[in-house]
Amino acid sequence: MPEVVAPTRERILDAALAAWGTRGYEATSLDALAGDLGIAKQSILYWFPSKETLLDALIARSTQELAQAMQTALDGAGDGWAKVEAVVRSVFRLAARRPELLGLVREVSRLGPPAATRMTGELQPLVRRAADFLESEMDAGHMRRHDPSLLLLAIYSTVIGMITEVEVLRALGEEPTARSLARRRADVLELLRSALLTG
Amino acid sequence: MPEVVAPTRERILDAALAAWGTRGYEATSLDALAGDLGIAKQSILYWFPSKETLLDALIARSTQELAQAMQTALDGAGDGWAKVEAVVRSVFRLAARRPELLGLVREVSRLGPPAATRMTGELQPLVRRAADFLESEMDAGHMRRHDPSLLLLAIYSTVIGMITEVEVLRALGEEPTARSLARRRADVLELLRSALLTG
DNA sequence: CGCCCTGTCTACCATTTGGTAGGGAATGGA
DNA sequence: TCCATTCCCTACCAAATGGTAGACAGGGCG
Repeated sequence: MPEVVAPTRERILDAALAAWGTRGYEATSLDALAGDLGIAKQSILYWFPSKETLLDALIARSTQELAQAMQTALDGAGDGWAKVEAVVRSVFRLAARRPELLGLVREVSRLGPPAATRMTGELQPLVRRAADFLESEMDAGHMRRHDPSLLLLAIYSTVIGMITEVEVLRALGEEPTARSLARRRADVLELLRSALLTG
Repeated sequence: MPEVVAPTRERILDAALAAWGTRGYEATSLDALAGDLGIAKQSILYWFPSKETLLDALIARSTQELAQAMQTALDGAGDGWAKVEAVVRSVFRLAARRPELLGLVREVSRLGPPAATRMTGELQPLVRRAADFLESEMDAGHMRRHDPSLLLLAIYSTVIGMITEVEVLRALGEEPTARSLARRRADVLELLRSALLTG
């Protein structure tokens, strides 16, 4: 079994994800990134001509990873509430495996255009599909009627918040551990369940 | 009636709120702030010895404004669900009047310590009170049982998200207008209602 | 060997950043 | 009138930032 070392390009993306997903984009310089990696800044600029290019590439890779996880969950067995639960669970699983990824989503949405536009653009099909699904469930009378878009925004906000709002969590006396993440997931699911399901 | 011009110090705080609440803290330099105000950067540094000092002062002022609005709502008439609704409405009212204020809250919580600690610290009593209230409602059987802290985090995330997630909103085909804000408020309330209330 | 291509580095650079030093106009009180 | 205080300014500065230019090492290949 060959000892495979992650190639430089991937390592740079990993470091950028870790740094930007937590400290933030503007707050982390290319020099700092290079320092983390133990390479020269120029090596970063060799693979990615500019900081923004690196961000673009990172968004592309991360979005794909996120989309794939949700897609798999959406495709999988189950319908109605089971499907919602599967998707939420897949996001939390991703958050457990790669905590910075959801942080990056939050960060990019904050950065605004053009970065945010790129991200939302790539997730558009998925969003569309989710909205259609919710609407059909409402039509079938399985879920309470809501504006599908606003409902999606609410779900998105809650899930992202429960995962990434570290400081607020701390202010509430809850340490953001792996164990706590599981509790938060359970709580989100319970909340969504009572909010969405009829009867 | 005397023509009262806002004193420089307040104008600086206003400009900082507008800029940092939307573009972000690191993304907005003191020079940019001074440019917006049509004054020299040194005038800013005269009133606030450093950028961080300005942030502190802004957090103090904004937190107070937010706390006061919520406090009034909490003190006001009503109990049970009416109280929750009153608080949420007060936050949305604030968001309508000063859109950047909630943006700043989001931004500060992202910045992490020490700024975030300062903000959460000042809101601590309010949070405590809200948690106690929720718990007593649960004890009385008026609301579904949840971990009060996690429930608060969920409510916080949803409300902040519905107000400040401009880019996600756009991705969902919803333009962030005043009219839309009212719809979002109605939706949040409806969601919370079905999520929280028993029976 | 000699050549080229890939990948990393050192050496710079222009601009921007937060911040210092200090000048000068206005005001008001002695 | 003189002085002190308040407030805003121009003139700088050291450090950090994103980015350019180009040298150099190594390997594959004719």
